[in-house]
Amino acid sequence: MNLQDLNAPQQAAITCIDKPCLVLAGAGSGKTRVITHKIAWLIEQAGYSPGKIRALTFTNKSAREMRQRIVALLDKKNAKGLHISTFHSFGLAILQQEYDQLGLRKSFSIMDSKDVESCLTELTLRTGNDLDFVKQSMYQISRWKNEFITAAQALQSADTPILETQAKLYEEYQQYLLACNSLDFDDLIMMPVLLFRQHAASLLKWQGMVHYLLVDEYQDTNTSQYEIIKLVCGTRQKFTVVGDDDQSIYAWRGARPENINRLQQDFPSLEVIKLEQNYRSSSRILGAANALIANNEHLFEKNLWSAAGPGEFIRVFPCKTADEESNQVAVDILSRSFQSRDEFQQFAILYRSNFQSRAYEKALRDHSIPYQINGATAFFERQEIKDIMAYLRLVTNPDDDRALLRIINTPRREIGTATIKTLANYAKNRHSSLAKILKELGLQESLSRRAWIRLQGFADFIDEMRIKADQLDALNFTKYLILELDYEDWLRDTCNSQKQAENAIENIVELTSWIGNLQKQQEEPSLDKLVSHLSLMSILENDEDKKDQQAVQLMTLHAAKGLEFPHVYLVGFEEDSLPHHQSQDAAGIEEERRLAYVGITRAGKTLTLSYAKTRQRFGEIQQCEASRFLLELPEADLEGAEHVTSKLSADEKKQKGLSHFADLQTMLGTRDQKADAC
DNA sequence: ACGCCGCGTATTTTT
DNA sequence: TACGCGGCGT
Repeated sequence: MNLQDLNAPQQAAITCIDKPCLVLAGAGSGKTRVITHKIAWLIEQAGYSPGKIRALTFTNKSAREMRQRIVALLDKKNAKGLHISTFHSFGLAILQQEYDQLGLRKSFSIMDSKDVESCLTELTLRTGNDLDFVKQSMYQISRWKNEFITAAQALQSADTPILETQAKLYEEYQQYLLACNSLDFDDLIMMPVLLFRQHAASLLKWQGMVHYLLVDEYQDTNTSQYEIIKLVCGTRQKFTVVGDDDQSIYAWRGARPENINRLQQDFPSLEVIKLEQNYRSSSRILGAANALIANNEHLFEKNLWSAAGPGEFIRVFPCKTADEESNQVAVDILSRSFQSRDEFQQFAILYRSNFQSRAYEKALRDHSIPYQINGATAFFERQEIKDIMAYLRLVTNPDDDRALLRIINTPRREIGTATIKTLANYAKNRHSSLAKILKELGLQESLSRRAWIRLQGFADFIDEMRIKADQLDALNFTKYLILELDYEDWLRDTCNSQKQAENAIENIVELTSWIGNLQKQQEEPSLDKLVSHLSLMSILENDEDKKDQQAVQLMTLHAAKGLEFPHVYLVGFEEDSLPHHQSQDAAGIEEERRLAYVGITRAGKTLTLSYAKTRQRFGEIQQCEASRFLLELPEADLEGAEHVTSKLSADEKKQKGLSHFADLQTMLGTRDQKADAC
């Protein structure tokens, strides 16, 4: 490995290993390169054993990509034992070893957001449950967990009646989770912190296992994640974090970009290195991005520059209707791909929210352009996948009531709501989970003969599956389970169309093949560990078959972070979409601006912004206007937006750009300050 | 216990 | 527009 093809700050970041290191990496400045080379450097030059290095990312995709790039740099055997995982998998790995310290039992389940929602709905059932309140509470509880605030602390600091109710719900919810031997996603981060604070021996053990820590997308860490980093690094202080506050787009889920500043306070010897040369975009695109983001407050001043030429103009497609917009984009992709002879996968269509993909799917299909959607209906939200996962969860974790309730009557066993209610009441009186009391005589007494017999059928089935699960490996067990359930036939019977049934069966096959893959990869492939691991994966995004195809990439702006494409179409560049109508306060607008910044900086050669003046929403036609962010881009670099920008004088433009802000005064204030600083 | 029909609400962004 | 849930009828 040599460092010659890296620039000076990149080299400095890689070779800085004696001090804690913060790398402020602007968009396209080669941050993944720095991390991968640094890992190689640690192993080959600094003598670190790969097994003692831990790199943390936020998504499975970036973890996988990082691994691939490191393997390409190193000898295969040198990369063996290297730990590259998401924060959540790291938390899971810790908890799978230390669960008993936290009152959990082996084979705990991981609940997804849907499970959490149904849990909370159930817990608030008595108090006249209002769906909106449940959603709010779910969000609030998640926030507390991200901020490392326990239920007791939440209750103590609650200063409104609503917060108090929510804090009580939080407490009830935690008890319920414990009873079900389950954790939610946020627990996977929070519980390890709790553990490390309470059990010094566990902390020492994990500090001994992680001698060097690297964190990607550091600006996205929340308080709990920051605590994990701080605790694991302990006194050794051997770590590198890489981030960019201008690309912080996860404040809504608790990300604290201020963690960048906190690092300097908590680790005074911190070495701060800035990467400011962009290798991705034409200078016109980069200039537009810089102009846009200059409207935000910054934690650190950066001066991102590109040595590339100006390149093409940034094009704007103003369209009359949404149909026209998607059509024009499709036609343009077609003609560009012919002209430039760039492959379809070099084109990306980026949008604010998932539902916007539909119009583009249709338009691309109409023009026979292959496409791939990243993050379509999540694999694990599909009914058939949830069903099988629920069986696997219940087999490995008898306390998992959510799983039992899901599959007790799927496929049909003629066990109805009345029976289930009796069962739930009985379990409640016995202080037990549902599955454990299925065979108790006391329960028999309160049920009809028919209901009891059906229930026993279910109980016997689960018992039998538990025995089989011990005898077979995970893959063969899953196959056996699906066969015994007659699940495929059931899908054919219950699906509305044959097409749907086939699709569902395909998904089931996909799931089993993933269990097979995972089984081969894992060192200790027990069923319960595979099931937990699987819950954290998003299978569609790892689909290899589709990767090879020459396909236009469709994804949300959030999903696009960390990626780059020669040709980017940023569509739906409209008020209420970007910025989203639910992010209208000052902080919200800044985050939306960063989102636009992320979108723009994905582009290498060409960037196209499009918007529609009318759009159907919920069946009704609505008027739309171009995004305020369009007015923040340098007019000289735009093409096609004349009727938006040139009709207005400079003053009017400024007015128009600002009129959206709720608090004009504040905004003008910050602008003036900025002008003074320059 | 189950299926059908009709009404009402949904659209941020993710592990 | 589309899907999900609740109510009602069998």
